[in-house]
Amino acid sequence: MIKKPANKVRHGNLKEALILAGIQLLEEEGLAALTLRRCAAMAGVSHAAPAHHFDGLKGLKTAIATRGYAIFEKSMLDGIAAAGPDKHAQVVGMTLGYVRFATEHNAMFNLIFDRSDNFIQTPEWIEAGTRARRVLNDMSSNFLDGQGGPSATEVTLFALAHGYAKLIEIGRVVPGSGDGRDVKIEDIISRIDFKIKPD
Amino acid sequence: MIKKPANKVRHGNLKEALILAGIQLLEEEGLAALTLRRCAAMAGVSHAAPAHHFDGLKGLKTAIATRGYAIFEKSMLDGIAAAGPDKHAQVVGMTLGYVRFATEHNAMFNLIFDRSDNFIQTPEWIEAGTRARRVLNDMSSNFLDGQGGPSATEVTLFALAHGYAKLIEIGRVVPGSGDGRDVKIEDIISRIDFKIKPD
DNA sequence: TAATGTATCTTTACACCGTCAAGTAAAAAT
DNA sequence: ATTTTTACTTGACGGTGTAAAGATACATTA
Repeated sequence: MIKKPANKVRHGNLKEALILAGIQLLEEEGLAALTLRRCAAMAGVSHAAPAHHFDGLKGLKTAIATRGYAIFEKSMLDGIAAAGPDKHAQVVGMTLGYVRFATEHNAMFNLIFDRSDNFIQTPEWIEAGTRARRVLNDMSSNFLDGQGGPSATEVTLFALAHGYAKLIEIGRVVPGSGDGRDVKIEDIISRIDFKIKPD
Repeated sequence: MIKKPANKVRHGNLKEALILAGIQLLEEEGLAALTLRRCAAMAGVSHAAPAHHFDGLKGLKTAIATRGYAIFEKSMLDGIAAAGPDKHAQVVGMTLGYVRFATEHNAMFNLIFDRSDNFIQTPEWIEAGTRARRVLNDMSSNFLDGQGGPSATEVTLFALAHGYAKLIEIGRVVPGSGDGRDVKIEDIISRIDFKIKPD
């Protein structure tokens, strides 16, 4: 977190400091702790300072969610990379990345998927979301369309990964528990008949 | 909504009135509008009155979520009933009920699936959640276990329905749009090979 | 019936929250 | 050197949940 140098009126990089403070609050105390005033305090400025850099709380949340999408995208890409060349393994790897993001950054996960009225549709926010979704889309394009067309393939993957992650969050699935709640995403994905496209 | 008779100190049924007010707020203005003070105002009592019937906002939310689970359960059961005797049709019907609940009662849907720290684990709350989940479990038991065992069948269904509902919420899926976002849940479910158990 | 006790609700107060308006001071532009 | 603009501070307002203390109606009991 970038704190304002003491006794200096000008911060230097307050916008970035507020975003980093917000991310830290998310990670350490959860979504409810993400407030304008606390971000300002962490950056060492007054409670009204953020207004000069963001369009209210909505604006700050938008900027933070934009960063969140990048983390989300990277998590999926890492999952794919770790899976090796096999396409089926890559699907599983991507969903593992999806789930890892949702569990290791659960507040961020809930932030970016909360569509009450939280975000300003800035170009950066739209771009970041599109890039993350493109990972899912690119992965889907490796497989033959099933019923419902190509879009249905992506939606199936998206829904499964998202739902599975949510089931972990609510405790319906507990990886490593060894009991009936220990359902692996590999076993879920394997129930979908992904047919690799011929070159 | 049950309002307090004017000039009477005793309300009569404040607890129920507060729950109904909360549900109305959810339906009409969304999750963020669900506050203790607004529920109290709608019931015609002072802002501190709810404290004598619920353990804070968390207690009120718990009571409301308990009602929500009943609506959720009924929505799935209605979907099954509308599908007729065929088991495969019933699976689709149940997911349609799941999705209908998530869309027609979106704020309630997000309330009951928000596990930040919102609920007190009262016996009623646990019971209502268990009953709703039993619908999913009973449906799954009609089919042969696939990879991952019987629990994986339920998790697959649960995750698909939940994820699909969320994709509608974020606009990735738009039923009836006629474009690439118009993905039907039937086409998603049909990608899972549900094998009906022999009698 | 009368006294006591308890449950229900009101009032007040406090610490947070987001937001707005006005003021200040440093930096940049002229 | 003067003006303007930018970046902040201070203070205020209405909203939130919650806690404490007071008032009143109802229930219990003597």
